[in-house]
Amino acid sequence: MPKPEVDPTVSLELSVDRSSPVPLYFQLSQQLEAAIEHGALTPGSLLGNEIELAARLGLSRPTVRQAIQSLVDKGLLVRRRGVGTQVVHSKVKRPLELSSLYDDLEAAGQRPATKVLVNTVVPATAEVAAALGVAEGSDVHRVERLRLTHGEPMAHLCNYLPPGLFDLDTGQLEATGLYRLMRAAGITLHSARQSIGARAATPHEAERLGEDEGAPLLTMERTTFDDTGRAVEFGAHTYRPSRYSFEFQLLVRS
Amino acid sequence: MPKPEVDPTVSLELSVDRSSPVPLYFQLSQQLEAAIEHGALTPGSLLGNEIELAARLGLSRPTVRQAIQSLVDKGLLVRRRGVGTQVVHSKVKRPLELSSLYDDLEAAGQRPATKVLVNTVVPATAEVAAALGVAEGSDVHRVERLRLTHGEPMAHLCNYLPPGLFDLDTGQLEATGLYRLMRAAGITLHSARQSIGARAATPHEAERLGEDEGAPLLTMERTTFDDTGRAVEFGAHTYRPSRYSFEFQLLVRS
DNA sequence: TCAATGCGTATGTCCGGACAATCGAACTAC
DNA sequence: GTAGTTCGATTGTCCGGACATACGCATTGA
Repeated sequence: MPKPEVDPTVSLELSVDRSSPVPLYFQLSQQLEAAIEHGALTPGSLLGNEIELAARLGLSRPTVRQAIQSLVDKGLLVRRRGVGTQVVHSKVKRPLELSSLYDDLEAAGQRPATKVLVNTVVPATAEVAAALGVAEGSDVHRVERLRLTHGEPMAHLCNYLPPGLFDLDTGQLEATGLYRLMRAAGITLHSARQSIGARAATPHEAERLGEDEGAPLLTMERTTFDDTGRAVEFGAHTYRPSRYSFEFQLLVRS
Repeated sequence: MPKPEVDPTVSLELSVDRSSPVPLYFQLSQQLEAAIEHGALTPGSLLGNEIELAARLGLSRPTVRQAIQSLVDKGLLVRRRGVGTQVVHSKVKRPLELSSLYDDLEAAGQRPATKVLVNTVVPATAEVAAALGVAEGSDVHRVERLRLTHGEPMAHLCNYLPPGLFDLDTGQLEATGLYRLMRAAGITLHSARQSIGARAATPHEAERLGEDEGAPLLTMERTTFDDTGRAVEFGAHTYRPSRYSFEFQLLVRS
């Protein structure tokens, strides 16, 4: 019977460029990640001990450890005391990034289209004010968009943004995603609080998305924060469940 | 006008116990986290430079850095070169753990009840076999449960487990959650691949959950892996959206 | 008055070493 | 043959130092 085999240590071509401004540990972690992605490092294979690896690359052990640790954090590797470091068996894709719908679709080769329905400034409702941390009734941007794939509506996106962050050009909003615009404006996204639920479509929503009244819709509310902790966006989205679902990888924090 | 203020450096009482088997960096990170949670470290306040902090605690700088880094990874702190380390403004709760429904509910003070509907061994369907990485038609455990809060059904949980992992006692399944049983059996959970969607309830599902036929349901499919990469569980769950939604915090990986 | 420059400060990266804790397997004793 | 023990291998933790890099602010110059 095929007993649970432990793949042998794999040695592959690794090298670092000390003249590069890219940190050495980062060069190494990228090469290792590429090797895993590419299949040179097969699931279950041992990585060889850190000390020898460091010696082979002309690096110190802390540097090698930093590279390996970053991949452990990503869920690609597992370390075991007394055993070694091995590649995780499962087909881990990505451990859930804060991704935009636009990027998701583009990565899936869907070439999404966007139609801006509303792009105005409105007084903040109590809910929006609480989410963005501004005074109730103060001005906030309101953007409503319809996201389409293959000419069919897929999601309705309603977003609120605090004023003065950057200018919301309708043309740019139709050409790319909101997150990409924010990043381009020098905003570094940090974290987001999300809530995913479901409910029946109202007549208005049904018509907007091309569904029947009462049809199930997937809903998502999200408040996004930048690296200073400011709320930079609050969104209430509805998705057609026949055309979209949330997929992601979770990691147990150890 | 109140310009964006930078809170002054806060110094607080920190100490480490060198005789404890708990790693020093972990002692420090826990104390810092407690101080943030407790409010002793207010959002925006600076943490003081690492070198002085290390000297004050009698630790080396790498150890202090390791403690701080773990909190940065959790999203509680932000480091800035030339500036310092400061507490994040936003009310970050927790960055999305791989949590069980049972634990979620218990944490919310709901005192969940579970009714085991099915607990048998069945041949694996193609879908289940693919998810668990076993041969199609081979034996797998099948557990169907109804989760109730306040006497009302809230979710229907259908799970498949590879054989021989641990024994599935119906009584224990009703007393606690599946994840807790797995952990108790010495299985260390590592990651999970999840998909969240929505659909209309079939007549059978509707009756089971006390909803109307065609009512929207929140669906979740999840394959969980242990630290060796083995799939240890595959589940297909349906939730009543009026009683449950998925809430979590995301972090941008930098 | 305003922009460019320089400096101090803090984190980012990297080194080389030391000892402890843990796992697995070979070995030994019963 | 089986159970307990020892031992090598490997990661975990920690130290002390060194230099690079980027940010904010004060100074300087136009």
